[in-house]
Amino acid sequence: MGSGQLRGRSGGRPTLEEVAARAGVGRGTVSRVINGSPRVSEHTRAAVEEAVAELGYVPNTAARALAANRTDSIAVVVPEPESRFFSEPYFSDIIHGVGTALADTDMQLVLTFAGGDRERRSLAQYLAAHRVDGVLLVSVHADDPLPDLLQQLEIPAVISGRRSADEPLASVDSDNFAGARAAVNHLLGRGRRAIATITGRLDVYGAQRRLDGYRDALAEAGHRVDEALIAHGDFTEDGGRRAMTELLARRPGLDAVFAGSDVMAAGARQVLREAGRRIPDDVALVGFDDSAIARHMDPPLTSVRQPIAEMGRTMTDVLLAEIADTRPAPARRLTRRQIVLPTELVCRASS
Amino acid sequence: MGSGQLRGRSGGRPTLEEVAARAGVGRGTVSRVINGSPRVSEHTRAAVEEAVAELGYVPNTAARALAANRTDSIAVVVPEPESRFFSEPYFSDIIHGVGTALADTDMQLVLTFAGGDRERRSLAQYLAAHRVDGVLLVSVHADDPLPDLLQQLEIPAVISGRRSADEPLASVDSDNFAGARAAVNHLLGRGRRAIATITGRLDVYGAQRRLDGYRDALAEAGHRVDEALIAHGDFTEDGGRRAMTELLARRPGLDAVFAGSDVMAAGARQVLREAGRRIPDDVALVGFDDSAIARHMDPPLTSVRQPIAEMGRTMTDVLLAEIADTRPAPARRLTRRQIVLPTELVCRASS
DNA sequence: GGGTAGGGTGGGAGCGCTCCCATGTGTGAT
DNA sequence: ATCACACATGGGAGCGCTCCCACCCTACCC
Repeated sequence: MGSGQLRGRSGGRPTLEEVAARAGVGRGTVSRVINGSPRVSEHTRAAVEEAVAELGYVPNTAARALAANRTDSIAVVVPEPESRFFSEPYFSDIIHGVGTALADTDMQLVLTFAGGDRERRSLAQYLAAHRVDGVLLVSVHADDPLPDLLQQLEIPAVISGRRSADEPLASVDSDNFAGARAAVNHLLGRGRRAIATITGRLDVYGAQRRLDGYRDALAEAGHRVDEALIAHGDFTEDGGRRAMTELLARRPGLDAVFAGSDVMAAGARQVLREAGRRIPDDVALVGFDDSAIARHMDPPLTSVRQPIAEMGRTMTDVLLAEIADTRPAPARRLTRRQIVLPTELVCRASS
Repeated sequence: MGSGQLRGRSGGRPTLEEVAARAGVGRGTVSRVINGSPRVSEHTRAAVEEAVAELGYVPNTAARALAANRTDSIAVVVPEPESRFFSEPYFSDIIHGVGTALADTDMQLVLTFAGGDRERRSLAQYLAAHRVDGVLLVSVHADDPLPDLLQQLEIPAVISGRRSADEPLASVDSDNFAGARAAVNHLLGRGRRAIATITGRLDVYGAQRRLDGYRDALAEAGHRVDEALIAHGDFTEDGGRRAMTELLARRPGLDAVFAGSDVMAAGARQVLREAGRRIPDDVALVGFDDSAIARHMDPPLTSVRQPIAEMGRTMTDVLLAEIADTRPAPARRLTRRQIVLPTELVCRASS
């Protein structure tokens, strides 16, 4: 009786109500079973689960989101400046890690882009509408307004790579400092003495830390740091070429280069080769990221590996914990909010 | 009066109702303005827009999704078999293209993974719940049940790379056949005569088409196709190595290799080098994809470029059109459902 | 002048779910 | 036997929006 109005616009899919009718229980009880509440008798639970199976019931997420005021999804914000980000494996690896961590939950991953002005504006709208429960910020610049917006909106967020030493947001970073130190120590160990470096954009904290590590390793070994051996790139291949050209002009006698990324190392290699320097005989070369480029370069490039997929996974875990904290819960703050993952030097023929 | 109950659980954000009150109009009118309906007078529209601006109103998507039975988001399904997919630039480029196409709309992009069994099951649930308005299927194998599931659920879907010559689903593919022909013709033009090929997994239609193109070009040039010059890889570097080893054993006199992907070409190059063959002097090498690897290989690899980002963009456009078709609309089927985009040979030092 | 379109508008009736309070129903303590 | 309390359960009251029907008013026509 009265089943005429039960089938609504949802395309004929069964509703909670119908499951309840079939199982001979009330709506509330079905809801409890669906959400795994312990306050349901074993017997009733079985009956409901059977009805769910028979009807092929799948909860309507929109209705749930509306009633419970949560979305069960998180966003990954992709900065995408000049699509540089996409050309690097960084992106896919992070996403891969995030996907792995999310596989254990029923959270969904929404990809949002914050490239141009228009995209940033619509992203702000999107966040203001609270269309996601949390946000993963990848590769954010020091002066990006997004983190502040998120804090203001009280949306849980985790950032990859801190913006400064005292990052207020929860963050997951790799140990850029130690990685750079390892690279330089490795070069020193091979008897290199005039070790140059090509930095990334220094408004990226990680790039700064790699430079710090470079300096620290030299200082520790009792070397004076020659500022003319430091050139600034911007993470691009072309930037690597320009920086290498500068370095060669300033210090023709250099015998090693530590580049702040593999891509820049690739650019440097071209310039070195054109200048007739053999690698590693005349100049040893070390990169950072251990990307596919490093393995396929000629000669294969020694590089500092970052556990990027693991960073994605860890970021997600931290974010999920933050989201759980937001909701009424007994214990709080079980996760560290600042995590630094180790890097590792992968030695190949270029050094 | 009665404003006590107006602010609900939504975190204090203004609702349609409040905008209506402020603008001195009814709910329906605000809804019309928000959704750009033409049946609103200019004067009223202005008043509503002012109220929206003053209150900083942003529609609640969950409520809209529930009432209108649509989600304003599409899913990209990532097969992710042994994470091979992620190691290739294919993934990022497709996503990039999709993002570009979506930037003009207010649709969101949800990334879903269909790697393991468990993921596939939860994906099926996800789709059954109609949590997205449409689906982009990337790199699907011939026997994947997903496309059928989607048709059964009547969810609009577009596939990248057909599964067979008569793909029932809407699809966007690159011209693998012509690309392979161009590669082989190029090698023939350089005077190569014993041209081998390393195929990808032949249950991927594109791989089959590349092999077809190889055969066709040779036949057209009046060459008999020597089956011993055909070896099968699986798109991996290791597969490329194994296939190259086989080829060298069977036909030591070969003077060119057309590999079905850059990654396999990289594997082949290693084997060739270990066997003492110089590239391109002894053996010319051509790959497929024109990925970053191709540019950085030594020597730089000649490769067939696919417009991958454009494929992503086109797929999205087709999908959006399909979704629009689903909804009550005047004209139907304005877009072609089977699109093939041209490939292009990029010549470098390896041939 | 009355009749009739039709554009513009208000608001009721849901969409399918969660939250929470009220109502049983059984158990153990008194 | 009586009371209390915990546990299990049903269902009302929303969540904020869209859809759609009814209504009003202003032309415009005969």
